[in-house]
Amino acid sequence: MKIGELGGKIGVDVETIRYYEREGLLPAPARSANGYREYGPRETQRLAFIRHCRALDMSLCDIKVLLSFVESPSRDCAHIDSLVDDQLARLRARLNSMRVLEKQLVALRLQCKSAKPAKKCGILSELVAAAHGEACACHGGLTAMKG
Amino acid sequence: MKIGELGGKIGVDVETIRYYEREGLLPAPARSANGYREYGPRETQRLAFIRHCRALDMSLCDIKVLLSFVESPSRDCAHIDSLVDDQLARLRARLNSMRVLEKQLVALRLQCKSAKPAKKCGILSELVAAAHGEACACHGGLTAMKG
DNA sequence: GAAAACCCTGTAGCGACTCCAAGGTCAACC
DNA sequence: GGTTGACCTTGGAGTCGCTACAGGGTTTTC
Repeated sequence: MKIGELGGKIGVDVETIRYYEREGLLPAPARSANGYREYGPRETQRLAFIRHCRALDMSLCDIKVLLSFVESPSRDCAHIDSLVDDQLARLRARLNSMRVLEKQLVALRLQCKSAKPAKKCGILSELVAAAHGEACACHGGLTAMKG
Repeated sequence: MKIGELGGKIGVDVETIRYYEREGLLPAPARSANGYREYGPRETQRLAFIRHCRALDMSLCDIKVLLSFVESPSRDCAHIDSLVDDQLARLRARLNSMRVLEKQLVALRLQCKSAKPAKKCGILSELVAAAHGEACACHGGLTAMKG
């Protein structure tokens, strides 16, 4: 199988496959006489594994660790568990801060309802006021006071 | 005010301040006789504005646009509104995909409860099975079947 | 036999920093 | 007056996970 066929099969750009090889996630494959990369089912499976992990937003570094466990299945898996735990913790932390951010942006957005000159734009004045150190709709205080 | 003092005041790394200058978000400041950058209240305020926008996760590119509106306050602010709208839309899209991801990771995590050899680790076997194209706990099907 | 589609290597770009090297300047202390 | 240490300067490289070339070779298709 040539690289394009592999890419089509798994749904990965050929550039990405070559990138994974450079980064050591995929071993250097056999080459046919013309120098083209040749892939078999083993590589296909490994690439699918990588993509599945990426779909779970794991870092290439973490995926390397997981691949090393696939290769030595007798090692204790506690590290795998904590790797998933860590990722879940990171994800949840980001989720929380993004939820806060959403509220802040909504509050900011409510400051301007129609097109007007920028000097009268509630959004812009909010942002400028915040830069002056005042309380702002997005980062606290002002909505309550205004309400 | 020297760069370190400005950084301490606003809570920004000096490298970041110099980076903003290179990127054109902060104008090149005056220099004292020894070549050190000299900052006054105007620059302080502008930096605070930038950081407030960054705290709302706006891109430097969007912040540049906002700064241009601060400088010409008679321009129509519709662009500002749509900029905030777009950002809110992007944020919400990311939030949704992260919520899905969280569920997937939780499902995956439940596959392994205790340390054991990697070949018996439910997480790893899930990931490998998914690479084989089977249904997986994280990406659908398996939990229902296993339940 | 010519064009299109594929393959190769190597390098540069993205965004928003962050870190480092190699050097200049300044205030304080012995 | 010398030295330490904290600050400042410039320039360049590294982060992450790709993505997009440029400039060439090969294979397939019409």
